[in-house]
Amino acid sequence: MISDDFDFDDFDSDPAMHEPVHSTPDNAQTPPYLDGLNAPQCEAVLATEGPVLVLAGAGTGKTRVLTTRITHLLATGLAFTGQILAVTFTNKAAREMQDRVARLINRPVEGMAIGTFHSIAARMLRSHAELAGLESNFTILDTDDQLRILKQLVKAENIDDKRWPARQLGSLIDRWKNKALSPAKVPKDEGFAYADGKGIKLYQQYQQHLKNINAADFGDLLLHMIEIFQQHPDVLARYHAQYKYMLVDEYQDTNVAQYLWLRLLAQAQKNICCVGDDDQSIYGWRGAEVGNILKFDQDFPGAKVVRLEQNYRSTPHILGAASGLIACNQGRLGKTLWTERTDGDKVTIQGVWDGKEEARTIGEEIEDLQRQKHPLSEIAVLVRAGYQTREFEERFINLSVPYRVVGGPRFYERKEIRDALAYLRLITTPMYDPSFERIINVPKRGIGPGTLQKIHAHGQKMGLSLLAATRHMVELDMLKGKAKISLSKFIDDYDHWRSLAEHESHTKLAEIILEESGYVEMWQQDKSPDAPGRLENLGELVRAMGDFENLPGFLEHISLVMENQENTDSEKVSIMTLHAAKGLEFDQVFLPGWEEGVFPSQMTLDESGTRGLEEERRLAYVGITRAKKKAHIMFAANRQVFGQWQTMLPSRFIDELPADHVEMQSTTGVYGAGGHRPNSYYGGSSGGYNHDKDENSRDGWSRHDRSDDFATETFSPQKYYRQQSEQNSSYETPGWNRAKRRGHDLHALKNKIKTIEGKSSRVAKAKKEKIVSPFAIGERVFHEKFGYGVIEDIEGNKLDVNFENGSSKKIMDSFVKPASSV
DNA sequence: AAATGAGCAGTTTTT
DNA sequence: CTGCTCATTT
Repeated sequence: MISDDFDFDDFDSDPAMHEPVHSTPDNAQTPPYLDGLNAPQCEAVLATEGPVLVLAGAGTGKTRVLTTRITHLLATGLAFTGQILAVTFTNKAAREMQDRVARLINRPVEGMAIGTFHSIAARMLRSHAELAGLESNFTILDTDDQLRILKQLVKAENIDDKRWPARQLGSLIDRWKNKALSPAKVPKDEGFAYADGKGIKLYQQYQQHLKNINAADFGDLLLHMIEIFQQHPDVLARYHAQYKYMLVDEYQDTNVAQYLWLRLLAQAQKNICCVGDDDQSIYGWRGAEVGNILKFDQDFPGAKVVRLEQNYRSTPHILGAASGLIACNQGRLGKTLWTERTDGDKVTIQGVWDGKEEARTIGEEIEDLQRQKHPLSEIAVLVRAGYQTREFEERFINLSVPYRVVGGPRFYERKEIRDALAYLRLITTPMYDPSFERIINVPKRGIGPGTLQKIHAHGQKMGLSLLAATRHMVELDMLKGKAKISLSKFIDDYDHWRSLAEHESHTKLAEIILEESGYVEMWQQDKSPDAPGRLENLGELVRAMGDFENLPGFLEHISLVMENQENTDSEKVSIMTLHAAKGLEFDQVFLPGWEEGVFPSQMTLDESGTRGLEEERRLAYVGITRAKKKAHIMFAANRQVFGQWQTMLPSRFIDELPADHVEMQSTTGVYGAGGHRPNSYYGGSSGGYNHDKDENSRDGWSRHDRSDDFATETFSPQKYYRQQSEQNSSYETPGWNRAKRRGHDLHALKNKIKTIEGKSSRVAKAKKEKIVSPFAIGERVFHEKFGYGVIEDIEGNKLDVNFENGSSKKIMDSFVKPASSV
């Protein structure tokens, strides 16, 4: 990392250029990397010295500012690659930053600390592990193993784990770690939040246990480093000397521990540039402190604040709708997004009868877009919660609209991968008890809770790990029956694998272990539809291992960095949660489920009150601002939630959208009528929200309300239903009141749906009649979601399949393949 | 120790 | 309606 490591060819390397750069960006000698940046962006790039907060609204080019800033630091010689520390939250963001800097400087980025909080902290901790009572090859614990340990500790303390679930203790400890509270620092009274005051003691035991097995959980990576920095100024000083410039992405999502870690690192040079948007802080429930960004200038005195407000992503209506909505939040730093664009449609709001119709409507609109040759990769359906993806998946399968659900379980979180990794980890780290516990009876070896308890007890007594205790017990012949035989075989196998590890490659070793342990066979015997997929994943795991030098290297990667290899290349509609959508953008964004209780989520409201509501509103803001061309908001009058029909009220967020920027789309067939619900499900709940009352008291809209001007008339869902009911008096009973006595109107509803479906399937049939299916009646087929089944009937390219899981379904033939080919 | 059945709770989750 | 835990059976 010497200065000529950097390619200056693209820039005027004359030192004289530095001055003009700082004073007049528009000067003729402006370096090329500043081309196309607007004034505030330039300002953010050029303000290299001292603390800087860049308030970057959605779509205002914050990544561009970050990457250009790095380029600028390098180009001007203010820093070498090794002197820059750039922190992100996700590996994806880190990778993107790295790639874009590489493109700007025309060469690969080497030796720069670009990474997530956790990966950078982990690297630091490995260099100073002994100061935290660990060895440098410590294992990074994941939530699963964490829970396993906690359960054990809770049991050892004779705590009723029904009344006090280990899970709860886990989240309590997480919360403490997020606030950088080591056991000694936890306020005494907070310990009573678990098992009448045993919380702190268990936290202490947990930390001790982690040291014993040479492990650290995610929270520890930062917590240990903070303590090391505080207790060993010499260590901190070394980092001060190394990192002259720091950059932080998504600052609004930092928790207290991350904030302290950053502040410790930045306190000498003070050249820290944080980029974020308080309006997009949506991880409060995970410990993120919006306060960090709100009080930045107090924490970093003399901080320069730059606002990026010119939006390059969305149309004026989308921005107008989003801005109006977010303006309802208190305590914002405040930004006014604007755009040079003048084109675009209003944000549409559409009320539908129920979730089925919602999915159907979105499906139809997507088919329309598809016919207009609109790329499917530019379409997204964004939902509040994971379970909402199902209705869309089912609909899209039927329409044969290709889709992808983004953000499901991550690769390394899958059961089969975790199991395989546990076997491997036990080879590299024999004392790692969580892995032992995980796999000792997978596949079944006849080791039940009873035997495991004995092993635990013996290990406790002798101060041995579970594996060592087992070995000891086998050697001393302390076991009997099935347990004796299978445990002694397990130890023999284990020793065999350990010896293989000496000379075999790690991939070969993995194959042998998975085979000889009977693990692969276990899934081969399994006849559930996802078993073949799991075997595939195991193959993929072994393949991925090949990219690494050795087993420890691979295991480090997997616990910190490994993620789903998404095939973004394929033309598919994306379905994902609003959280997962942050940072992404699409031409067309569908936002279903805007109903009280769903969005904003009732649980958040009950748990976090106004603070929770504001975070939900930010989530809505994030959702709308994902759209480049068009945002479609939808709400249903009725929804089946946990198998029960529930009557729904449109989300208050719909009321909060400025009327100038939204358009109410009327549905074919009008459902519902202007019902006020004196005892609504949500209105009556504790800490709940009374929609009707608020409707009267809130003035959120009045700034738009001009009743003499129809064009700017406020949209009100209540009003909408009232109007609709006047036009359609045949729908005598308000939809929701009737549905409340659930079940009875289901008939009508089903008929209604049938008619619509009948209509659309006739259309579909007419279109597709000529297509001859490659399948035959009676043929056995395989479907990714439903498993194996036999074809009962064929209609064009639609198959009636009777699946072996008991269900019969109409399926497009493109979604199944012959069972013989699986 | 495994295989069944009743009972119950159920947002978001970058590391 | 699910999917998980717990208690009961074999």
